[in-house]
Amino acid sequence: MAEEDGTIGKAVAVLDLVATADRPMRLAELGARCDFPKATLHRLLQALTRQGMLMQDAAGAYSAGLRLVRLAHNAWNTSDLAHVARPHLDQLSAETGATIHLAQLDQGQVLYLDKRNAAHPVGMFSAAGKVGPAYCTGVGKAILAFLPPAALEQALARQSFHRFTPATLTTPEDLRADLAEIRARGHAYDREEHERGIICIAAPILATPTHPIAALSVTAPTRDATLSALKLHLPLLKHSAAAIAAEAALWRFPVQGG
Amino acid sequence: MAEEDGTIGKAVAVLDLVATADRPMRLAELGARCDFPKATLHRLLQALTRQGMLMQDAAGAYSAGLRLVRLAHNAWNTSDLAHVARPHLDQLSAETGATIHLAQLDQGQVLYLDKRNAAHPVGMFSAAGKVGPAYCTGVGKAILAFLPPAALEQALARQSFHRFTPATLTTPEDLRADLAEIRARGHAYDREEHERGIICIAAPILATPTHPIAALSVTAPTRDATLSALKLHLPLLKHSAAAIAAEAALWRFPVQGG
DNA sequence: CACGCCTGTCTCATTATTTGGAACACTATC
DNA sequence: GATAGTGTTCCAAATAATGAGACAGGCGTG
Repeated sequence: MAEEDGTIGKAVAVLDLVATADRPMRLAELGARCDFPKATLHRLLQALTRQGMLMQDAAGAYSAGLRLVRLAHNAWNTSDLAHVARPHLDQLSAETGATIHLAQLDQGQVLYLDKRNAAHPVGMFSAAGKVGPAYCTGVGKAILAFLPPAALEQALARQSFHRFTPATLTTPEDLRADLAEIRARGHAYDREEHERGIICIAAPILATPTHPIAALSVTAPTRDATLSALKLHLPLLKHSAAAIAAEAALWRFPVQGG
Repeated sequence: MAEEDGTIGKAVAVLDLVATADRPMRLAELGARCDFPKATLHRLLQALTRQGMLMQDAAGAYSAGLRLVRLAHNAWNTSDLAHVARPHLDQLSAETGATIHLAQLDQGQVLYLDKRNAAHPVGMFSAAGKVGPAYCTGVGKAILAFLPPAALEQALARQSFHRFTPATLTTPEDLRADLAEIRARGHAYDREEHERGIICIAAPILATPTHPIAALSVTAPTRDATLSALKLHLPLLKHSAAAIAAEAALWRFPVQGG
C-alpha cells in the first residue's frame, strides 16, 4: 500500500497504530512501535487528540477517540449495503436460528459489517468493523472465489498463511483448488478452518458475475449442526444474497482488493 | 473549538463534511459546502481516499470509507466504559424489558455508545456513534446536571435550543431549573421532550460527584408505560450506573465538554 | 453536431508548515 | 539527591501544502 500522502498519511498511520494497540499507550511506547521521530510523533498525537480522533487519559496514554465512533456511525449508516442487507439478516437469522455474518473484503482481509446472533443479543461494535483472515473464513473465500483473476492474484500475493486449526488451508495451491470448487459450486464452506468447532456456509453478493462486493454466511458450532444440516439453509442464503445484490446500489461499490 | 491544526485539522474537517452528508457527494458539491479552494479540497479528498478513510464510487461521489469502521471498532472495543457496561446493559434490558441506552457527552452533544432493544434486535451501528441533543434527552440532562459549574456554563454557552415537542425545554432558565432538580433527585426524566410519545429515566455514571462520564437510561413509549411505571426500574438503573462507575477505569476519562 | 458549461485534474512558483536534532523540564525510582 | 526515563519546547533548514489558473472531458442544450 502507498504509505505516502504527506501529513495525512502519517496521521492515519498514527491513528492505526493507536487503534490497533490492545491498550492505551503513551508517547514513548508508541515511539518504539513506529519510526517517527519523537517530536514529530508528539505533534501528530497532539493534533489528533485536539481533533477528537484520539483521546488521552490522565496517565497520558492515548486511545482512539469518540470522533471516530461518530464518523463510523455515519459511514455505516449511509452504506447502502448495510442498509439493504439489514432486513435480510433479520430474516435469515429468524428462519435459520443460526448466526449470520455480512462481510466485505477490505485490504486483503475480511471486514465484518453486520451480524445477527440468535443466542444472545450482542453489543454494537462486537462485530462491525472487526477484521479477520480471508483465506480461511467462509465469507472470505466466497468473495475471493469470484474475484477476477488479476484481483485474486493481487490479493494472494500479499497473503501470508497462518494455521489456525488442522483444517486450515495453508498454501496458495490448496486455496486455489478450494476457490475453484467454490466458483463452480456457487458458495463456500468453512470446515473448521478458522476456528475449531465452527463451520459455516457462505454465498457471495455479486454485482456482476466477476464483481463480488460482499458475502453472507450462516454459521453454527459443530455440536449443534453438521455441514449437511447447514446446507438445508442454502436456498434461503442464496436467495438473500441475490436479493441484497439486486437491491443494493451496486454501482457505488468499487472493485475490491485495493 | 480550535479549527486549527494545519493539514490534520483540514483533513478531519473534510472527513466530517463527507460523513455528515446524508448522501455521497462529488467534489463540486462538497466544495460548495466548505471554503477550501477547489484544488486543495481535491487533494485532501484524494489523499483520504487513498488511505481508505473515504471511498469514491463510480460516479465520483465520496462517502465515508471502511477504514473508519475498522478504527471505530477498535475504539469502541478497547473502551473500558463500553466493555464494563455491556453486561449491565444486558441485565437491565432483560430485567426491565425496556430499551436501554448508554451515552456520553461529546462536543456538547449526546453520543450514544450502546443500546439494547428488547423488541427487535438492532443493527450494529444503528445507535453507537449516533448523536443527539443534550438538553432534551434523559441521558444528556443526567450528565449536564452533574457537571461542575464552569463546564456547564461552557456547555450551555454554545447550546442552541430547538423545540422538538411541546414539552421541550427551550430556554437556558428552564433547563437550569430542571438540572437543579435532577441534581437534587439524582436522576433525570425525559417527559416526551425530544420525541413525542417517548419517555425515559436516566442516571449519571459518576467518576466523582462532580465528574459525570456517561449516563444510562431506560426508555419506553407512552403507550406501554407511564413515568411512574418507569420509576419502578429506578433501583436497578441506579445500581447499574453505580456498578459501572465502580468497575470502569474512571481515571481514564477526561473531563467532559471540551 | 457544435457549442457552451460544468466538473474534475494538473501545473508550478510562492508560501507556509512540517521537520527533527538537541536542549529543556518534569517525575518517578532507587 | 543523583539518575534514568519521559514529555515538551525551540528553531533554522527542508519539505510539503497552497491555490489561481490552465487544461481536458463529459453532458446536456440549443
